[in-house]
Amino acid sequence: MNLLQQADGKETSATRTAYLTLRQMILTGELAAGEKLKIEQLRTRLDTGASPVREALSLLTSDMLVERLDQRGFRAAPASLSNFQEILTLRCSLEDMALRQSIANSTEGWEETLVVSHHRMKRASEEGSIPKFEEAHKAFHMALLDNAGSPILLRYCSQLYDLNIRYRNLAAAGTNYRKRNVASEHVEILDAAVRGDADGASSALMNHYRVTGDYLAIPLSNL
Amino acid sequence: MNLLQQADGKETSATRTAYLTLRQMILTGELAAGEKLKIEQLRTRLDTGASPVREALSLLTSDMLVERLDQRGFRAAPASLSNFQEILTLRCSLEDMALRQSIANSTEGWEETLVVSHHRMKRASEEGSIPKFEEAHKAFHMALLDNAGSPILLRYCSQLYDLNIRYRNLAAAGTNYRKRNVASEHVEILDAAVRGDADGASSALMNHYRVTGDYLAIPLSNL
DNA sequence: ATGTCAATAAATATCGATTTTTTATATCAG
DNA sequence: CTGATATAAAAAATCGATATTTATTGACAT
Repeated sequence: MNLLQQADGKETSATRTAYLTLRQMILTGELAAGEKLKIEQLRTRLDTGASPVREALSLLTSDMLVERLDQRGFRAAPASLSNFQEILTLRCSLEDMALRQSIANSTEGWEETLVVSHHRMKRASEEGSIPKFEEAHKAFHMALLDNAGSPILLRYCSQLYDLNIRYRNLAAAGTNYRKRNVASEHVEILDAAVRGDADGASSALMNHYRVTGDYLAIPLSNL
Repeated sequence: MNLLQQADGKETSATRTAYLTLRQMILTGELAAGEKLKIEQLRTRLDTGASPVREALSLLTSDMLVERLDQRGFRAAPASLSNFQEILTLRCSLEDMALRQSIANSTEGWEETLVVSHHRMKRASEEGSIPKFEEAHKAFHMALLDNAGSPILLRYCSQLYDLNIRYRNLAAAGTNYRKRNVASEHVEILDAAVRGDADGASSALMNHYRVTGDYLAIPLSNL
């Protein structure tokens, strides 16, 4: 009945907004690793109530981005070189597993999905929009794994992907990381996957991560 | 000022209590799979406020025991045969990985920890206290994996362990599950691990799960 | 100086009430 | 009857205030 309500444009809850914002702030390092997250402080910073903030922080616990200390609030997950290395190693193991399963279940439909998500990523890259590219990049990687038909495994891979991105952001702050031609690595993975070559796809993917890991290990060594 | 408060003996927050209680209720099936979890209802049932309940539910999301539907509350995670099978498969893969790594890192201290936790489990079994045994059983399994030095992997294994227990409870309700002599299987795993025999330990562990899985697959087939 | 302990300040956890959203119910036109 | 739409009931989300707990400070005795 109220015609004006059209104008609001918000379709989401305060908690969800807080969740997404805080998540981004942690992933980008705007909230430093290990930093204490005080409710009141965040409440004013996000211009919202204490309840949504609390709930958002509780939710972020699932993603291993926030830790909850029983009677003394929350803090951003700490960062360490060993944690980073664990993430890298686990990612390789789990993604190898998922990728091979995906390829084993390969269908025409999946191949097409892959090609499309790769195309979108390439386009986003050409457009030059970093956030668009980041989103498409994750979508491409998840599409590679999605066909394994294992939602929990996919969830774990997604978590580890995000944790890894966080370290890239914490370490990078402008490394020549992007110089390297990741594009050709992606093509290699895509081609092998579409070809149904599990070993080739996996080793290309592992290489992709190993190289990235090496790039980051140096700037992270002071953690 | 109220001297009676001495009598409570509780040292923990309302949220933590709610978390533990709800967790148990879901694991045991007292809260059915897929069931809608209404705040008000749980609030009275647990005799606590709405805030702790909400926060506990948010926290349970991490364990994949509760799902959050954006503007329409929470529900207990649904159960399905395919979900159960995924858990079983993943558990095998991840625990195999962790166990081998644990053995690779083997030290005298770890071996002793293993022997002790196995002993505690055996004792609890003899005492006949089911909850004690369950706790010790999980502790033993986690001790096997702990030496891998990979906290995230351990976390995943712990999660999957609990999810598996849940299915056992959902399905069992008095199967002859316990009839089988799991004790000898445990000894086999322990001996191989202490011996440093990775293949032997892993195959004993995998067998342990496979057999358990078979026991459960039948009663679960109606999900 | 050093460590303990009380007093104070800060922050978290929790409650009770209000607002918003969703779900169920009933009404009416086609 | 059917299906759309308004109405009422229920539930979730959120707010503001209070109670608890933890962290900080400073006095005091060793």
